[in-house]
Amino acid sequence: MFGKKQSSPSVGPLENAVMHVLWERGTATAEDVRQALEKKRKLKESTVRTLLRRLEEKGFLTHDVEGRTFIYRPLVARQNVATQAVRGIIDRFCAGSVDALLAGMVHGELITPDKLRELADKIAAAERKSEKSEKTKKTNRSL
Amino acid sequence: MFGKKQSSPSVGPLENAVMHVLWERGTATAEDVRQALEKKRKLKESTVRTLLRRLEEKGFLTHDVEGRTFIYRPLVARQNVATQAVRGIIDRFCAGSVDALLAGMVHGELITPDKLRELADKIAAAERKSEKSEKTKKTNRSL
DNA sequence: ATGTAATGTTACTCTGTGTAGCATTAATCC
DNA sequence: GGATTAATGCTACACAGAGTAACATTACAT
Repeated sequence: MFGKKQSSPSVGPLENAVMHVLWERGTATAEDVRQALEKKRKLKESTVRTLLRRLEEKGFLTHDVEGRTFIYRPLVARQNVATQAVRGIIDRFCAGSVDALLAGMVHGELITPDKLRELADKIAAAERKSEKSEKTKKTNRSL
Repeated sequence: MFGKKQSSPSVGPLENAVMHVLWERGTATAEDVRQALEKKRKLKESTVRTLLRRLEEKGFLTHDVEGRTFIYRPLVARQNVATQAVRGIIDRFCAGSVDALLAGMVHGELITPDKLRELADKIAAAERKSEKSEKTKKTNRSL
């Protein structure tokens, strides 16, 4: 009853960068990732593979085997990760109130009320549209 | 040029719990905090004091000296911390796009578009109202 | 002066993240 | 087929941050 250990196996900054690459390209080999990250950080290939393995253990990505090569692929959408993280924030800081968070975001000038409303409309429309396709098929797109 | 180290000196779960106490009561001594946390975790007073000190170092709280006793007090509002955290999320996962985050939140059912719109209105009203008082006085209320 | 209640100082453990080497296996090229 | 090469498997280490706390010191009260 005590250990509520659901603390979202968080990704570190570098791991996050790896996910970024995967999210951008859809799929990639370890080498691909290493090269993509090269501008920012020089990493050995083994390092990259370690990162990929850990992310896989954490459930953020998976891989298919193409011949003798691992093709990595994200398992979760950026937005899911982001949303999950936000959920944590809401629990931790806002006593579970999304309202409070949003209010804080406006106050902190992350977004204006106008933009908020505008987005609400846009999103509502988008959601309504995707509802139709979602009804027929449990799509995994938007990954 | 490399170490972009702005990664918001994060508070751990326990540290967060301490902040919670402070946020609830406004002010508290180390003992107060220890007692408040006692139901959840048995901590020695020195432990609590370490937490408080670290949080102070990180800039999340401060203290006044009342006689020989430290009276701790939060320096940042919950919402500020939450907002800061959200900002980090947006940068990390949503490529800086608040839009994407909100969309994700709706998709992840953290909030409905309707509620979003409703909140937008409520917040807009609230902000408009506080604007007046804010114009005259740089208030630090809402801490 | 002395006890007591506060703070100051210091340290140890654990886990997560970044970093990488060495070992092994399997495909490929003469 | 045997050597070269290119992939993965396994293991390790350093460092930082969070949690935990003991021991030392100071100063107020009587």
